Amino acid sequence: MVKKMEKQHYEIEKNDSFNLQHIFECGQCFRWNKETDGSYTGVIGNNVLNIKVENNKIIFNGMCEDNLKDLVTKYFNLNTDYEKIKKELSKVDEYLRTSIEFGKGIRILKQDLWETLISFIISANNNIPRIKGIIERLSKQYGKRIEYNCKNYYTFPSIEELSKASVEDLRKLGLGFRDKRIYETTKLFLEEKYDLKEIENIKDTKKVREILLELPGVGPKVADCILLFGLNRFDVFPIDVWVRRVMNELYIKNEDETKVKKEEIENLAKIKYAGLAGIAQQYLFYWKRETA
DNA sequence: ACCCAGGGTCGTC
DNA sequence: GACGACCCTGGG
Repeated sequence: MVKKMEKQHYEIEKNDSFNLQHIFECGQCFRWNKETDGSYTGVIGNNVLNIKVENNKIIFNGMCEDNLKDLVTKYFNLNTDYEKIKKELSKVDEYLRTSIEFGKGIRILKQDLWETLISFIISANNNIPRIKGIIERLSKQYGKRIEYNCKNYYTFPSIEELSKASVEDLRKLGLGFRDKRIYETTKLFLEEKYDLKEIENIKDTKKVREILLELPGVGPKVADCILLFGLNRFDVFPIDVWVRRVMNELYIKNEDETKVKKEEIENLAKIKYAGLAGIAQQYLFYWKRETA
């Protein structure tokens, strides 16, 4: 068990830029599960949270080590004005207006850098249900247990905790060919060849990206996801099969989407969405995937 | 049963 | 710079 834990409660007013399904099922996170009552339960750091929307309230309950208000304010970026962002992005074109209308309650989370790094290495050539399963098994095996409402939850394993896993252990948990990548990257951080705090403190997004790309299992797409979801660099534009598809269909119209150059999509995103490209990406990704 | 694709990366040419 | 291989699993 972790240090002193207590039940906490916090509420805020409901608003149009906060929808649990939009936030948790737009592909940015893998540790939230929908309950039968429509609420979501998940783990943030050493805290277990349940979140529900009732009447005019967004209600946070949890077994927490950190102050719940501070925790959710940071994690959900509650001080970021999404009404303003959506208004800005709506000016771009009809397509973006449609995707924003579809996923108007999306917010980009500020997730833990280590968890985001490992989770998105796992995401390579993988599908979301399986990614969630792998992370769940990793946490159960190597994370810390937290009991909440008579159920067990497990924190995402720290560097030290994850370093206990051998390549074979990871393979047994279903990591597939990503086993070695996770093992090697974990070792680099354990041996302090890289430092999370140091990376967090680098202002220049390009510089951070270069460092991330040195890590086993981190290519351009994974690096951009880490920059967006772990470091909230909203100007990066992760390009996966779905985003490639939607950008090709909307703007480029190449007969074979796989032939479209990444650079062309990147430039297009930069021109059209500028500093909000990453947020635009989430609206487009969620819209395309859910209506496919 | 079989095939395909999935929030790609890596090694090789 | 392009191309195939790669673990595994849910859905067609």
